[in-house]
Amino acid sequence: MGSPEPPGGLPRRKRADAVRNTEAVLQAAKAAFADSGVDAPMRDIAARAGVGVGTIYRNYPQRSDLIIAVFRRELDATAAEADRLSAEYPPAEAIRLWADSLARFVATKQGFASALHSGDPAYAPLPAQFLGVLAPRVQAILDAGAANGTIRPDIRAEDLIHALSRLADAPPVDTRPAVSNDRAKRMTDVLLDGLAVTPATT
Amino acid sequence: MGSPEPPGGLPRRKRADAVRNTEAVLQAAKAAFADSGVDAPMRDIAARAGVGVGTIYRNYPQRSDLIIAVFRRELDATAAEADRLSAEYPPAEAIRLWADSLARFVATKQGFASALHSGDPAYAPLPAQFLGVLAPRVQAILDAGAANGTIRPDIRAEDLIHALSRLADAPPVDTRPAVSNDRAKRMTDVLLDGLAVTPATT
DNA sequence: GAGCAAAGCGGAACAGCCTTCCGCTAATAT
DNA sequence: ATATTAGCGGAAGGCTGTTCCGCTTTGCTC
Repeated sequence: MGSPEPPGGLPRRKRADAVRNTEAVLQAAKAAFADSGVDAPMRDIAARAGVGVGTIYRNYPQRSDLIIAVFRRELDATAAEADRLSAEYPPAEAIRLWADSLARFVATKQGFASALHSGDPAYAPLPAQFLGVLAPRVQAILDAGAANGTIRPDIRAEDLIHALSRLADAPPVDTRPAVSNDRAKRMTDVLLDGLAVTPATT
Repeated sequence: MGSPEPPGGLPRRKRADAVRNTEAVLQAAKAAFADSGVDAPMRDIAARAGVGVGTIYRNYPQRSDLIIAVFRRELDATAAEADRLSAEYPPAEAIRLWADSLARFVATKQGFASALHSGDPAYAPLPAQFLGVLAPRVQAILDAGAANGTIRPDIRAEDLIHALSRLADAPPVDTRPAVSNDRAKRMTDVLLDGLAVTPATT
């Protein structure tokens, strides 16, 4: 959808190799961040993508630009997953399945936490984007469930997303992955059980 | 208190300049971390302390060792403050004053958050130390207040410390310092008000 | 298909950082 | 006063982020 040249006239369309490279860089960055955290050496990312470092820096002048681009891309994927699940499953089930997606996203985002908390103002808009992109989708599912009678109606999407994110984030007590993940999953299940029933307090 | 030579016999006492330097390095590191975050260049820290970088690395072979030492030192100071306040003020007041100390500690620790969340296993034991050092002191104040009738008895020190830390930590929505700090302080006050009364739910 | 303008590429080069290493200084013990 | 050695400082080596520019490849035109 959309013409290659928005308003003007004939500024040549983007070079095919440039498009390929942009994609390859994002893939490589994602993999490198997953392996070595957001501090992964630029040379590594460039090598994985099969390009020179100059190519990365032209598309992402600041290192934070690349990090943000990867973050946004996975965020959008998680949002799309919400739409997909919403279309294929009944609301209560969709929420449950989507909670898994979000947990994976948060887990992947592990390395990003240090960037987010780094105080660099470049990352300031990210938390708002996070909620801005996800909340409408999740709210749609919640509304459908409320109309359906399968989800209690007094929970806002923002609050649910916040809660799920905090639960999925590793609690700072036991760092053995198995234990943490288990606890996170257990607590998420409890929360979702609570979401299915009518408000408990009489 | 304590003899300079624990068991053996006569292994010479520690050189006076070494003692001075160790202290100077800790002070300098604290200042440098406050100014530039935990990634402050080693050379800067060494220059501030008036020593060579080699001196730092002998005492703290890993960078994380130095970071942890500074963290521990401020943690101990915060713990000592709890004891001091506990001795000088009635429990309810002591808790309120100490909450300020903790807030300052958490604010200072701002730069440490990225280290704590970095995934480096060197920092894994810190959260447990955090609670281990503070909880007994705070519990003592809570107990005194409970006996006193000025603090409700159904709150555990660990939970209170956790809550206060989370409240003092900047919420990820509005990054203007004035706003965040205000909200943190307001919510802390509310929490402490709630701590003073008897359990609300009948 | 051939020629041309320029978008885009790659990696050498520069600067800055962490960490190691070792000759030397100066504090302690006698 | 002298001997011993703990402890010091900073140069050197290796790794990283970022810039810059000559060269390649692409897309367009005829």
